[in-house]
Amino acid sequence: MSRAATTSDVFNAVAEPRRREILTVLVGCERSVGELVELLGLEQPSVSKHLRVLREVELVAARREGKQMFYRTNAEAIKPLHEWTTFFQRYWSHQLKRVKARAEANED
Amino acid sequence: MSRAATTSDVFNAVAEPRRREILTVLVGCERSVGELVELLGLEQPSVSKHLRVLREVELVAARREGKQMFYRTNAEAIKPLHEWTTFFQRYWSHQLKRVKARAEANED
DNA sequence: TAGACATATTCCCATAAAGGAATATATATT
DNA sequence: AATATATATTCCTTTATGGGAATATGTCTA
Repeated sequence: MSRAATTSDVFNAVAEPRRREILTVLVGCERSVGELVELLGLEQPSVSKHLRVLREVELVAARREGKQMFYRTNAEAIKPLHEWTTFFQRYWSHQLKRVKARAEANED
Repeated sequence: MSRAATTSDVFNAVAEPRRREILTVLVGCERSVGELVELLGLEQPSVSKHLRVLREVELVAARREGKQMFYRTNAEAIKPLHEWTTFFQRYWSHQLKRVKARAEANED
């Protein structure tokens, strides 16, 4: 089997650096595809393809205005990712003591 | 060109569900490869390969004890992911008003 | 209706992926 | 040294990927 499809879940969609860049640009700020092409310095088809992936997992939403399509980041969709990482939060840095205690508790 | 290698950055390494599962199991709780094989119901080579990927991006650390290798999650390495998602936090749900204001401010 | 413009899709290519099977390596035990 | 045990690696196959080039679709304007 090959890698899971980028369109199958948010983790996969976000694994691609360009797409992360797009999400960063589009958060709280709608942009047309053309604007993105300029901002990112990518080919237009490339941008459209990334947007498609992002749209399929609902990381962005689109709106048509005449000939143009305006995209914006749907921050909500990033929440699952955030929550997943938050689970690990208590295990890093400024809580070394707790981490240790927990680790020892788990090692039966 | 294809996607960036899973071994090149944390986002990619974490895109694979089994690897996320491994990280969850190994946080605050050291386990041998054999234990992981049992817990996850995967083939041993498969587990070893996933662990290799995780080790290359330092998401896990390893320790040898006799014939066995014990792995544990290095939560620190998840921080970048957490920070990236945190950037979007202010844009979701319970702060709709702020989001709107921000969006309007950005649309010159 | 025929462009012109903005965006989306398709086709092709080289590369990377994950699982399975087989095999290699490392360590302990006899 | 020979064997058993635990883990790692390699080879193979199928599938997904992302970029580039070309083309298709959709929408506006003359």
